[in-house]
Amino acid sequence: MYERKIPVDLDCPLRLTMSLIDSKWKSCILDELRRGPMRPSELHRALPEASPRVLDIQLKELADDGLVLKTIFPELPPRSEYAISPLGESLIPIIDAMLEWGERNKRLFEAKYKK
Amino acid sequence: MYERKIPVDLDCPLRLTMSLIDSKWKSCILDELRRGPMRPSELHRALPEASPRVLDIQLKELADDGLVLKTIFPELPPRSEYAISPLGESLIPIIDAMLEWGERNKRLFEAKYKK
DNA sequence: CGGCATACCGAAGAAATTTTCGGTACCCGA
DNA sequence: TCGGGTACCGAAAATTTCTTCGGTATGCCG
Repeated sequence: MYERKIPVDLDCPLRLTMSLIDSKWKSCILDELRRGPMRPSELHRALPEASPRVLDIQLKELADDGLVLKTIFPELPPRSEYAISPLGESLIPIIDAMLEWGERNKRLFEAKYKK
Repeated sequence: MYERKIPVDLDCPLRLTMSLIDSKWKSCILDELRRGPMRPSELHRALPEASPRVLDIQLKELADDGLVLKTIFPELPPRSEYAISPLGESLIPIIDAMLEWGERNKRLFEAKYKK
């Protein structure tokens, strides 16, 4: 079982929030799930640059942190689904603000990091 | 000279924004500088948990990315000052949203990650 | 002079994160 | 039976980030 190495920073509200979403793909996972529940395999297809393993791990952490809800259907072959929770929903304005900021300013960084 | 290993992700506006602030202390640095320009030594005292070296490096990256402005005073002993730039200012609403979210929800995680 | 301060940088190692590869178990279709 | 799919996990390797330590240079104060 994987253990979260750096637990959330409870003393600083900013770092607490960051620690929940600052790994490589968590914000993207939340951005995908906002449009509706998804199965792990759908998520892997939606974010093909991420290794499936890290999506598994980060989905589990998101679920442990209560930002995402996991439903297991007792079927064969196995099926499960991840949906954004109300707590996760409350992060959407932050995700949106970052999306808008990136959209507004990407030209600046295209010039800087071109190629 | 240190090179940024993972350049910003230009294709995804969300990851572009994240890549500018998701290192361990960058959001905290911006949160400090919003209240006015600071000298490196002041920042080290304001964020004593961060190693001075990583503050140096992240300040430099923030400056390279245009989020922070550096002023060197041609004095001896040397003096320099870092101030948030207009582009950095435009990230403040995101920082604020994360601060508020963390403040609102920290009780949830105090219970979960207590001790 | 010795100790402390300023600012900054390089390099080595530690630590954390992510990737890659392998495995479990089951089902379906060719 | 073989190849593909589902979901999930462990372990090792690779990568990235952070820390620690040392160094440059200068000046002030006792």
